Amino acid sequence: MEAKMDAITHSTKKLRQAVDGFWDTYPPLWRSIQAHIRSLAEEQFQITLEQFHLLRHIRRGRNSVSALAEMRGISRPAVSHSVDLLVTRGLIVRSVDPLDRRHVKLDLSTAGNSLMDTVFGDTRQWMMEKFAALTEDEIEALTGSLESLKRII
Amino acid sequence: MEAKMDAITHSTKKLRQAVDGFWDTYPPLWRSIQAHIRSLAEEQFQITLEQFHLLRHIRRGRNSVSALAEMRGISRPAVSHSVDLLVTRGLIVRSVDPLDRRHVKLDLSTAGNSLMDTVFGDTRQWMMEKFAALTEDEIEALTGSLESLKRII
DNA sequence: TAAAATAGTTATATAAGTTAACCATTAACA
DNA sequence: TGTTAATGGTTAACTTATATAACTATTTTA
Repeated sequence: MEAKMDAITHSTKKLRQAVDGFWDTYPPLWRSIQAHIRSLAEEQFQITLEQFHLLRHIRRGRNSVSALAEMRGISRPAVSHSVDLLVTRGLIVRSVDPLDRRHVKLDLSTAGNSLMDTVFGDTRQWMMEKFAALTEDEIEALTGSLESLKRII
Repeated sequence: MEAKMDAITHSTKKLRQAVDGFWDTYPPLWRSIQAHIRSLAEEQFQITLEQFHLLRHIRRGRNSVSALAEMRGISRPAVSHSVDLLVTRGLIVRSVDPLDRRHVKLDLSTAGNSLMDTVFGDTRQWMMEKFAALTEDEIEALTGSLESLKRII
């Protein structure tokens, strides 16, 4: 009983450590990545960070308003509105699904694809340079940890 | 020379793997955390996610408009405006620094502190339950990876 | 002591988000 | 089979979050 208490306490402590470590690390890291993308996207292509994320999801196959709303955790009207802007700018195209005419399929235009190639390619390079400051072992451990996290999302 | 080429290629591949793993894992994880906080903060306290993050930073000692703008990666007027809302709601208090009267110090009120205790405490618990699905080893590896990442931010 | 830098706010405008109400289409079923 | 329910999306009206530019007040510096 006492041993079990200890085990629980021990584990709880480590869990708490991991969670606190998460809060110390990821938000600032994520912010710096977002800042990089934002400046790139705004300066070179005059799109906002939110628009970039929508394009990113569309490119990954979330090709409906509902799917995007789900992915971004926002309402469908919000997505619909942003999609309007992106269509106006010629970055995505809407097309009604002939099999189910309620569906509106969203796809990147040529311009949208090339924008994403540029922004995402540049960002990946930038991140790789950052991560290159880690040792080989640390990089492997990181990849492993990301795999574990992915499992529990 | 050839050996070096190999080493670089090898390392690049692993770096790319880590970066791609990051994009597969971190944004959805972060979104689910944000969704948790958002529903908690909005339902129980009628504050937005952005307001929660400002309170979080104030609690961690970023107690000026400039420091908050820097931390959140947004403009000072944007922070100033949000601070207005939070002051109106009685969650934070402004006070002019007598030693440098340009400075306006921001502090959580009693209400603000207790809100943060509730929201952050609940979120930490929720995250610990999620992380508890990992093995002991995975948790340690995660904590280690977070430490490495923190170093390179 | 005049000019420059710093901290913050106000004004004005746009983007992004909400809920509620709506239209069009498809699915369910009595 | 014809009405009802569910789904996918948009529109309307509103709020919050953000930006830049211009401003006040204060402190630093040359």
